[in-house]
Amino acid sequence: MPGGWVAGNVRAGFFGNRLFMSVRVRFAPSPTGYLHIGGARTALFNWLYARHTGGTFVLRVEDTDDARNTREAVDVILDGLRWLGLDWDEGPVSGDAMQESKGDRGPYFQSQRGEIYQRRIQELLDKDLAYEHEGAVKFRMTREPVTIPDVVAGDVVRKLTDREEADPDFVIVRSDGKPVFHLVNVVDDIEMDITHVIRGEDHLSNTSKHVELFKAFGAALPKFAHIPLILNNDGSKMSKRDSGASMAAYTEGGYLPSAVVNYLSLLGWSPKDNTEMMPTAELIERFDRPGVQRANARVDMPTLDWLNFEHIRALSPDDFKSQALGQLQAAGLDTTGRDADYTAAVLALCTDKIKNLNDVAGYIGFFFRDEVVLDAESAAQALTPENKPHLATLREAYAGLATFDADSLMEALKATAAAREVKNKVLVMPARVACTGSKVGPSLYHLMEVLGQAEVLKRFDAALARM
RNA sequence: GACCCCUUCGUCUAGUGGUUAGGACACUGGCCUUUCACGCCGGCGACACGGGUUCGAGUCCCGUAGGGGUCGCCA
Repeated sequence: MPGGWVAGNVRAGFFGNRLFMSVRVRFAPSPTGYLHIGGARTALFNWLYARHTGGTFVLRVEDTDDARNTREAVDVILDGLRWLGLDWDEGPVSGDAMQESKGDRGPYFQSQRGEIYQRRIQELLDKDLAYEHEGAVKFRMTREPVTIPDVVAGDVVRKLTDREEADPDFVIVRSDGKPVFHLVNVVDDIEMDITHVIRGEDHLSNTSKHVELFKAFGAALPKFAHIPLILNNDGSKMSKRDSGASMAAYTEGGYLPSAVVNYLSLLGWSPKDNTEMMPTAELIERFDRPGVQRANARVDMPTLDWLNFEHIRALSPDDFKSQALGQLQAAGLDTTGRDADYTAAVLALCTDKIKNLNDVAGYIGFFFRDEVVLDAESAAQALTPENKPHLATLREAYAGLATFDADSLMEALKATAAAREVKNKVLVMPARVACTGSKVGPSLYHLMEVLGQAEVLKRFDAALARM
């Protein structure tokens, strides 16, 4: 039996011919115009759990606040989930609420579920569990402490706060007729047969309201799993503006989706055996409730950077190639005119060296430019008048080379340095800067081999001309 | 103000009464490399505090402090 959250699922009992009802989890974001990293992590945990158990992952859009809910805002969320690779089994196919969704428990936009809510509200009114008050509808909330069974936090006994003590009942329908979050959330979870509610701990306290609502509808409780929150690196709460709060920081930060998924999975969950780097398939295999943490976690970009490096180097040659080529094209560099061997040789030089996709163009861009773009500091240091005669001699030595491979290039450089009675370094740096424009880059001899004799001499000449 | 959750190196964490408290990232010393990295070998570095319980507590209990969350006709 996989999955610690499955055991003891009471809902299964309602379906006589089935021992267990399969897991149904959902991610229910409100379209605000951006995807918060905490929301992405909640989606990930739900998705991992669904995939781990062979269950169903539902995406439901909580767009009851039509003032700020737009198609574009929904698309931001859908795009973010798609980028991460979190596919949903039921839910919207686009940000358009009018378009037909996939799945048979729809609609999956709350803005389209008005009739369902009406029916449920009437049910509560009829049972006298709710009543009208100043145009709104309020729910008769219990005055007693409510026990919230949570598979992560244990049984949480939630007492009323002093304010709630004064007026325990809460609004479920506003005076403008719109049902509120607590109501629609519970109704949808019932209607969509959600078995496990996995969400951020910011919802824990309010779950007492939900528990009472489930009871009022005579529905069995889903398993609640409140997962810890993600905070800023300094421990303060994360808001929109904080760096790393938005998914955009990751999609545009040169990260591989699998690295971000891996990183997010480790924020609030642990495989318990010190494994850090895990492909998504392994995450699905291993993700389970017992590893879920109870304490909040903080974002830490260096760890993500390291995981990103590990995921990049784990890429197959073909996958690395398509990623690298994509980066070069995004940087405006034309790689289509080059022959395949040249490109392959270039990419071979940076395998295991690229830590961030955004570094690709800077690292090997010079292979695809006709004019070397000089880094000012590197040029000032290496392309000096004193180095000019050295580089000129090296140029002649290279011009006379019959075989232009890394070994020959190294030997020739050493011989030239010896003849001129200078250290190899004195020739290495000017040569490197002449060829690449920068002090750092791939192995000098190998890079020159790939560039080819004619191109190297051309670049030497260009450098010599400005020394 | 009330209520709820949390507390092991800087960060993510392992740890379920007896451990020299382990790992990863970060930082740092060295080796390798005539660039930058990688890699390898070291180092630094934690049980928030105070009481209990126990032969024995990071592990159990209580309190304090700190952090986070919630208490809305937002979600």
